[in-house]
Amino acid sequence: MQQRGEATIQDIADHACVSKSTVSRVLNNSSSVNEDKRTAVTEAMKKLGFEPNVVARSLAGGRSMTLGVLTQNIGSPYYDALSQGVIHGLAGSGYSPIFVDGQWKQSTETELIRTLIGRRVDGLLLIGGDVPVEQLNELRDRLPTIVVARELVGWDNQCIHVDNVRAGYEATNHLVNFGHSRIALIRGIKQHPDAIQRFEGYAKALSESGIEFDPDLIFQGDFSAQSGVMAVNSLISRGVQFTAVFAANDMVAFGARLALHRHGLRVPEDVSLVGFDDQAESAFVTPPLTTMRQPAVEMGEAAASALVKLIHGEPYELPSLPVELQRRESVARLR
Amino acid sequence: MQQRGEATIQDIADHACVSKSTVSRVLNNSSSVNEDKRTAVTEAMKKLGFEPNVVARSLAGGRSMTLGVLTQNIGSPYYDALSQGVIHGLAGSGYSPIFVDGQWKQSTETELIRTLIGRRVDGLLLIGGDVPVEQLNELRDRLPTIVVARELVGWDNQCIHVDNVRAGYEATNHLVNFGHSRIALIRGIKQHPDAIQRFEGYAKALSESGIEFDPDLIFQGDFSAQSGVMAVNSLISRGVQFTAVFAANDMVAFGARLALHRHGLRVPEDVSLVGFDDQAESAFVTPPLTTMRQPAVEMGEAAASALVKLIHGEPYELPSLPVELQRRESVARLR
DNA sequence: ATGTTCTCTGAAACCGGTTTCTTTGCCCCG
DNA sequence: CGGGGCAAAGAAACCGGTTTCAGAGAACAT
Repeated sequence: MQQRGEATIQDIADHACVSKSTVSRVLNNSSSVNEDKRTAVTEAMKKLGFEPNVVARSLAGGRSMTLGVLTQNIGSPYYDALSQGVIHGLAGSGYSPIFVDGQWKQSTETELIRTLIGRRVDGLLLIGGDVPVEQLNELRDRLPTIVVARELVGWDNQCIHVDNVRAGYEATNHLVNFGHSRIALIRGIKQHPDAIQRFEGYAKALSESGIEFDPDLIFQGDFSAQSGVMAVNSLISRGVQFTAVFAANDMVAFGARLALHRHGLRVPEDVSLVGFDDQAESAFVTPPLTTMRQPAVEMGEAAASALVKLIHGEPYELPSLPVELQRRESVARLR
Repeated sequence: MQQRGEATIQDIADHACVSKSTVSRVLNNSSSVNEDKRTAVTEAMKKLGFEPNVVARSLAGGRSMTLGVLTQNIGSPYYDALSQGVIHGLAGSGYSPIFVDGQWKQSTETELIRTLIGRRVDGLLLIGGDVPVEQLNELRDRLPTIVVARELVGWDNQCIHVDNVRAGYEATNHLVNFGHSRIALIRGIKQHPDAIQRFEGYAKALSESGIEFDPDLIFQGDFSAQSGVMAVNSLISRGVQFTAVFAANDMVAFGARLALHRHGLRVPEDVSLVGFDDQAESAFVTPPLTTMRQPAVEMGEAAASALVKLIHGEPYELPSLPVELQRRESVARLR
């Protein structure tokens, strides 16, 4: 532990009888230094418990060793998993992330990006969000930027996301393969691209199977558990027939499952249920939830380490991560 | 959006035909400046899209407007809720948190604290953790520090935590009041103070009610859902009789509930279950989980805003937040 | 009219590093 | 033995702000 009034590079220099420059050189291994001076400096550093001042370093060196991470909803399982991935992907890299919460409000996001720039972050990781592409295009020219969980045309190599229409398609197909045709869909936030794409996948699967699309089966939710219960309540009170539910995410599925339970409907015997995300709890609810597993942690990790490489000008590759059906026990074959 | 090669204070000065000093003065409102110069500067700033360089500011001003937050397990509902609170508590304060993940490893924690100091954070928020008090005492003299979710003697005003023995006591009592006497306890990580204290509360409640303590009912878990299922499996395979389970946290409770289900035991008809934390999912599982609600978000918020005040030398008060029994449907009266 | 105080402002030092520029001293080669 | 080349290290400039210090006027008191 160090105190305020830390040792500075000058103190080390004095102690080791060399100049600041030399200390800086051994610190960064930037050019050759005689062995004896090097050890003298190293010893002095050890002795004084020297910890370089990152702030000064940032100012002088032009890099802050700080990355801005704009996320959308800290506290929700999905974004938290992504953030966790980012932190792990950054561990040991020397970079520290600064998280800010955009809350899907474009004006907030823009403002936060500005303050991140004011902090002279060396790179930007944008998770989801609503910032218009043109703005991002500008941004990208100035600052290494990687966008996560959002599809952006022309950003192929700086954008990592998942195929949501395909995922929606597969989830729906799974249900169809089990004999279901009356599949209720609880949508996520209306304008949310993920929600829209999953819906597309749903519609596509239905039409490919020759099942007629029925708007009565669609409920507009908001990714919350509460919207899951409302959806089921609405479905039932409206007398809509359904044998399966495809929920916008696992939280919604939990809500739906509870509402079903309240109405005396069993999962999966009476109604099958599939979620989206595969959050940690989903494997342990009763019955364990069949869901589309999103590799959120992996995505965060991949994005973070890619960003570091992008900053360093090293080549990198963004893996294309699959959304995979995680079969558990909330789906049953329709009798 | 700004570009690299941002406008600097000097650019503004040139533009407004004043000196750097004056610009700095209007920026900080630090001393009186003539109205005309002030507007000239303001206009120049607007025109050039000036965003002060926080890094330079930090170096010169000695404050980095950055707070170090040492948490223990990013990705777990409890710590995430605390972090969320911290972020909200800091919103608009001008301070940005830097989160690091100590993972309950003391050596890691110490190292991370060092790097935070290297970043010249203006204050430290330690959430849980294992760093020995003596080290913290030293730390506190150098840096405004607040400890969250950990009880520390002599830290009364810089330490916000919850009464875990009382919470354990109340949870157990709730079960006892419902007629239970064979109450299994699934403990958290062995050395974890929270786990120890909750256990104390459990033991106290039992002894006060004249119920004999039975070590067979205790299972050593680790706060994971998996440990919940292992606990129940172990209990049942060992033929231990029990009518209620008190789980270390909600995740553990979910695991336990699943295992119970696998064994054909109903909750709450056959076995009552109480959890701890009240994470978001708990209200929506079936049956909704009775649990001890920890005000994690509130704690994070309170700690964050207290830290800011502490840094500014303003008076503040750390609220004492209660852990409250959240009655739902996983507990039934023993017939 | 002169001295004093106060307000406003610019110059310059400073924060703690990095980096460029120079200088010094050594080695090698013709 | 003298000159070219190179490695090592110090001096100084710089990053973009804040803050101290000092000076210029203006207002005020005597």
